[in-house]
Amino acid sequence: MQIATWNVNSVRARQERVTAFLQRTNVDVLAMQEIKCKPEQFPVEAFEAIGYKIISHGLNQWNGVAFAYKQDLEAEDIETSFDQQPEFKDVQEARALGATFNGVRVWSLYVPNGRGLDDPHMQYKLEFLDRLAATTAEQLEMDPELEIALVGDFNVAPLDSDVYDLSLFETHVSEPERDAFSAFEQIGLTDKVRELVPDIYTYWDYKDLCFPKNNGMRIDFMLTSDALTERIESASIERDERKGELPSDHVPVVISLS
DNA sequence: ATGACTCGACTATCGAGA
Repeated sequence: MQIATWNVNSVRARQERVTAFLQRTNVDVLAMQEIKCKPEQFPVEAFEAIGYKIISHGLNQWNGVAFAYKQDLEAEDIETSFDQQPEFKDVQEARALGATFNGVRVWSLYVPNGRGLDDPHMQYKLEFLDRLAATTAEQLEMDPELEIALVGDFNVAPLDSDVYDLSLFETHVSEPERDAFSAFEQIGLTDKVRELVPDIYTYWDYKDLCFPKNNGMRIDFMLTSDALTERIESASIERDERKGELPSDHVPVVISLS
């Protein structure tokens, strides 16, 4: 089974590229972020036409998360938020979607952008990461053999080498953000993609020729519990998806399971 | 070339992205 994650930056604008990606790679489950639409606006028919079903969670033109999965799979125990997922200004945004495929619990996650070190969104971001780690830890304590994958746009660059010029960044690289990210490793999750595919970015800003200059960031991750990490046979970061017509500013990350 | 932001709200500009 192959699982992928991709911040598509509008699924309606990216419909052709996303369906072409699924046809090319034949991944079984694609977790998407920033779909930027409500469920009734999602181009479901285009995915059904190539043999995929859709679950989506979107409230408006902001954020939004979804799964495309092969039509012969079942999506079980669907959740549109995790336990005690924080709100921003009394709104629980569409930033998390959980579903179980063939016994693998997958969460499609779009972690809030902190915007600035002193911006209220930074506290929101840190709480989001803290609560996600805490609830995942509780689940793994109850059953250490669970196969869990937390995948998506974490909006954190854990290593200095995950940004092209550290001096240009305040957010994404700050100590509180990196501490919040490292909590996932402390509760037993592993970034196996890092080991298999080092030194490749997952995001390049549209501005200032960032992609031709390779001025990128590594902020999209697939974190797996031990039982699932053991099943990862290979991984890829689909850098070529940043090329060509109407690309997202992020590229897909893919794992292949035994 | 991988090339100088893009998206979706709305119709002219703006919030948001990171």
